[in-house]
Amino acid sequence: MAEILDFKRTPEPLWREALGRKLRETREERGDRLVDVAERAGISVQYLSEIERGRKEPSSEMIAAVTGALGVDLADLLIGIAGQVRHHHPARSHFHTSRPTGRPSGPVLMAA
Amino acid sequence: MAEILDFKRTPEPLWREALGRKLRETREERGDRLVDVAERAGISVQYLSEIERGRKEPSSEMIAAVTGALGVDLADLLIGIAGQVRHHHPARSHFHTSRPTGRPSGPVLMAA
DNA sequence: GGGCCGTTCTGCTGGTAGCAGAACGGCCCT
DNA sequence: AGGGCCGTTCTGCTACCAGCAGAACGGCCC
Repeated sequence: MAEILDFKRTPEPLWREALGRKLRETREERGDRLVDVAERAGISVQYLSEIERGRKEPSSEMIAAVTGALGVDLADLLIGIAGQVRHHHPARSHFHTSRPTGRPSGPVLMAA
Repeated sequence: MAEILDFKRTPEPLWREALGRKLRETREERGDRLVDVAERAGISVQYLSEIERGRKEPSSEMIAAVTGALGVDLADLLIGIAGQVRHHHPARSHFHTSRPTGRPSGPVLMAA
């Protein structure tokens, strides 16, 4: 699926792209080569390359293996990615983009 | 019968599990039903249910569709997930688990 | 009882994750 | 020039799972 879309402009970067960018940044900060991380994570080097460039969609187990090989935990990684995404994303987040098709659907819980 | 292989334990929650938890929380805070979000996102109800329970691995496009239907952006979602993961995670950021196989790998670049 | 609603389970199929193997271009050596 | 390194990108190939339709389940109201 998803091949007939000619110009699917993504309003914000896709998850796999932001993830890959951050993984590469982390690896390069450590001074590691692709083969180093790939071996430690137990995956192939060409596949790690594709992950880092956002071309393939890694499973959760893959993400855990790579982050483990990089010595970071999931929470740190997510915060780092969020920072990158925000920066890419000049739109102010405090305009509630909510209510996409306006369906409050009954009892609107008041969230804290 | 699957008791022998209990050593599969993941030290920290998997990405898909943390993601699903946060998506369900966000939906419930909005007071939406599964069918509401699924229709807006253009996916099946059963599948959204599976995503929220962390049983299936959604693609980046799926994540974008669901977050769009929930009216949140990726950065906010990631930060929320990071908070949940951290909470689950009894502060073991002391010892850097880094250097898993201790391989500075030849010419040690000096990272900035 | 029966009907409605929300969630979860049971298949099924097309797509793709993930690998091996190799070739390629760029870069730094000598 | 040649030869290692390093990252990328081809061509496959197989096993697995995303994603769906259909229905069952359990609750609640009639």
